[in-house]
Amino acid sequence: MDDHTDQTRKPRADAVRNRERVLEAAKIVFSAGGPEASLEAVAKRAGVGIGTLYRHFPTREDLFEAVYRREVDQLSELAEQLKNAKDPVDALRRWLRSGVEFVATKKGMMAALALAVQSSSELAAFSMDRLTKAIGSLLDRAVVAGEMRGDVSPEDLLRAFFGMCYMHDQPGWQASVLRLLDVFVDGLRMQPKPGMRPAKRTTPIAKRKR
Amino acid sequence: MDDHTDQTRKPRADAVRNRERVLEAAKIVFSAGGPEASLEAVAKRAGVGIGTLYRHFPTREDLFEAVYRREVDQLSELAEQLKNAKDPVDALRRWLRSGVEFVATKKGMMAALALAVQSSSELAAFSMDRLTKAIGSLLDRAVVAGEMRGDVSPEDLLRAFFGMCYMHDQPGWQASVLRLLDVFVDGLRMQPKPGMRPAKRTTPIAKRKR
Amino acid sequence: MDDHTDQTRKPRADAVRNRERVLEAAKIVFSAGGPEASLEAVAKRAGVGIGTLYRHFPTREDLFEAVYRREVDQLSELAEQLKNAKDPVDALRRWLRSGVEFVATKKGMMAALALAVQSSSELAAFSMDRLTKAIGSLLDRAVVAGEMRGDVSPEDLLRAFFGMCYMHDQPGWQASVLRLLDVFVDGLRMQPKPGMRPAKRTTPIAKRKR
Amino acid sequence: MDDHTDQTRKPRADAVRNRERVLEAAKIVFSAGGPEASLEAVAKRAGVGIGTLYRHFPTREDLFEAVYRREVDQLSELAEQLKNAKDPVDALRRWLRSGVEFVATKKGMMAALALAVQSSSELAAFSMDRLTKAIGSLLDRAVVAGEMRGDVSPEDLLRAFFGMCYMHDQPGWQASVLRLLDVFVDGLRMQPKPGMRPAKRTTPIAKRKR
DNA sequence: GATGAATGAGGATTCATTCAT
DNA sequence: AATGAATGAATCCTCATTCAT
Repeated sequence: MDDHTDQTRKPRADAVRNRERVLEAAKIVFSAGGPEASLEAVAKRAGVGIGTLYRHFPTREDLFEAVYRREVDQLSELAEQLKNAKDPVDALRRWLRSGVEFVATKKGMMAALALAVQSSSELAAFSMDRLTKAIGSLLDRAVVAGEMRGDVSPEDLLRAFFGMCYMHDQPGWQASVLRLLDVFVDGLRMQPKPGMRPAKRTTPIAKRKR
Repeated sequence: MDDHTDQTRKPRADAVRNRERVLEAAKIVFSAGGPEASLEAVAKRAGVGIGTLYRHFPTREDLFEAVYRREVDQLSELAEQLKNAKDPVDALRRWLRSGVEFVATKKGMMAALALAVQSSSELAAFSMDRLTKAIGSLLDRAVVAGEMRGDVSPEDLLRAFFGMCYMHDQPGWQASVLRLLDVFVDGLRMQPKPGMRPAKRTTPIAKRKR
Repeated sequence: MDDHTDQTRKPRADAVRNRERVLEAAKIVFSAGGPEASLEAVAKRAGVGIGTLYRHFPTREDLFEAVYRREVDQLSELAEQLKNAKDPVDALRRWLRSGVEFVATKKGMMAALALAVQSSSELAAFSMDRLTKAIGSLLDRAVVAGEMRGDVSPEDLLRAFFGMCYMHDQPGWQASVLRLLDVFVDGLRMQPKPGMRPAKRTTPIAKRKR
Repeated sequence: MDDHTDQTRKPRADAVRNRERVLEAAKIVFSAGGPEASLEAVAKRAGVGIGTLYRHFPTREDLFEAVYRREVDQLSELAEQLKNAKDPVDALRRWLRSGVEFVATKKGMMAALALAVQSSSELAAFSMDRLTKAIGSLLDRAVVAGEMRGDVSPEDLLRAFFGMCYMHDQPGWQASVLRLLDVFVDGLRMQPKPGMRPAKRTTPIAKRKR
């Protein structure tokens, strides 16, 4: 009504900087202290006042989500790069393995991600969507090529992956997870098995949704 | 010392009852609110004073552990009953499936358990030991029978199982986990696969320990 | 009304023993933790139930007083023994020095005593009375013999003594207090001093009370 | 760093006011209830939220120390003013008497101070240092002038003073302490006494330290 | 916009005291 | 008489959140 005729003014330089600082600090603090960590601690580490933190992220969820998205982004981009690999099964395997490494370098962030997935459905929706698309394209290629059973959705796959990584605190978890992923990918490979119902695609690719 | 001939007096009836009540309440409250839930809430639900709760379980960990053990016990006993099944692979599959159901009825308890496993090493040691033995005997039978690859330890298996179940909040998780377990058990089955290193037992059963 | 025709039955043997135990424990616990120490801790150290403690000493004051009296008793008896010494000034000096040693071996009890003196007037009355009489007889002899100024009451003297001992925690307190007592006794000795009002007895011995 | 040129922003007016209020309230509450008094009570009397109290004084010790220092400061300044008096013995006597009045107006604070001196060594160090210097300069002048014995350190003197004041609750304590101080200062005065070792300075002033 | 002070609800924990066994 | 379980009031302390500057 006054002089704010346009919705989005050019944001002040320090505002942008502060936002960035808070995000960076939040990642570290959440990683160390879990998603219940004190927001005051985040502000302190970011070198801004608590009020500033609240201005940028009015709720804890808001902050959490912002941090979360960055992590998800990186995992998604990983998939993009593998999309063009020759062997689709191998591409999938490599994505999963890279994911393990990713988690290994992020440590505590994993718990935060996992909890986030559980709690905020909006947040879960976004991330699941993003990651689902990423992994889905890898998975589909393998299924279409007849190399993998089709009754496992990208969501399933993500769940399995996150789950296995969840125990990342115990010594030797990384080797363990790599072993487990091997087993899992083996299980996914299309093959005749004596005494087992043929792994027919129960949910046709075309019908899968969201 | 004269009149204290026995170390442990017969515990008072109400004490026993209260202890039981608190445990029951704790299971429910922790299931709903996670492991950070208010102890006051536990006491209230148990219908005892907060002081009584503290008398029986001086620290949150003590209470937690007590609740936890019961859950682990039930899972272990499940394995005992399956030990004598004919088909070892099937027995394992059934234990895993029963486990899913078990988790399904416990809801939030899972998160609590998972967190507990991460933090308290003593607790983790106990439960891992207990469950490892339970699942290990099932696993070994299958490996010895030549039906499963031997490079996956009981610990790995537990990790995978817990991990998959960890995402138990999302809609449809149960079906998803059952699918994933199928895939997983398939991956475990001994079979020749084209282009894959034969799944030789890398760690002989006899050598596996702890 | 029934078979309790006499007021004081012979107390049960274990009751006596327990009472004694509690007193002993209380002395230790109060010494260490001050007069606010937990009664439960006292009971535990005494090896009796908290209920037993309460039966013998219904209030904290009751227990405190009982402990306190024993200490006071010992200090009083010390004075008795010095009553017959030749040199009255020396006798007083020796009582004070012995008192220092007494405090030195009791450590934290001193704080308890001091606090007790401040708070409970009944308790203070008893102990002041007892100690006042003890030290008073020593003091009076010196005054009557014309060796000490008469304007300092036994109460004053006690106050000074307790006060000086109060700082018993600091390193070297004992030597310090002995020095101070020397100075004090010197100040008490009757002597002409230039520029000072002659130390006439302001409160005649006969008139002093309580 | 650009806009944070000065380390310490001008403190907010209300913050200063609140801090002051809390200190004032603490002095009163500690005086009445001793050093264990409820912090909540302090906050209530100060008319601020408990959180505010904690912001200014994160621990009970912090608050205690702040209150404590003010008291010590006043006593020290008292000594400063007496430094230039003609008669050094009289100056000392006057400081001690003023000290009594000071304590008289503070009531229970004394107990708090005394307890504080015992416990926190840092606090004790500061106050002892401050007061020792104050009283030491008075004492030294008298010793140098040959009017007082030199074997009593400022620390001793403080101990005696505090100690005597410690019993400040009993009726008539003030008159009593004044009498005792008289006796004490008399004892300190250099004079030949029959049958006593001459009060030679055992620890030369120059050698005394800390 | 940034800051950090103020607030108070919430939850942990301890003990004095009572009472059932 | 002795015991120790039960109780809850009292207090500590931490944050999330709001607001004055």
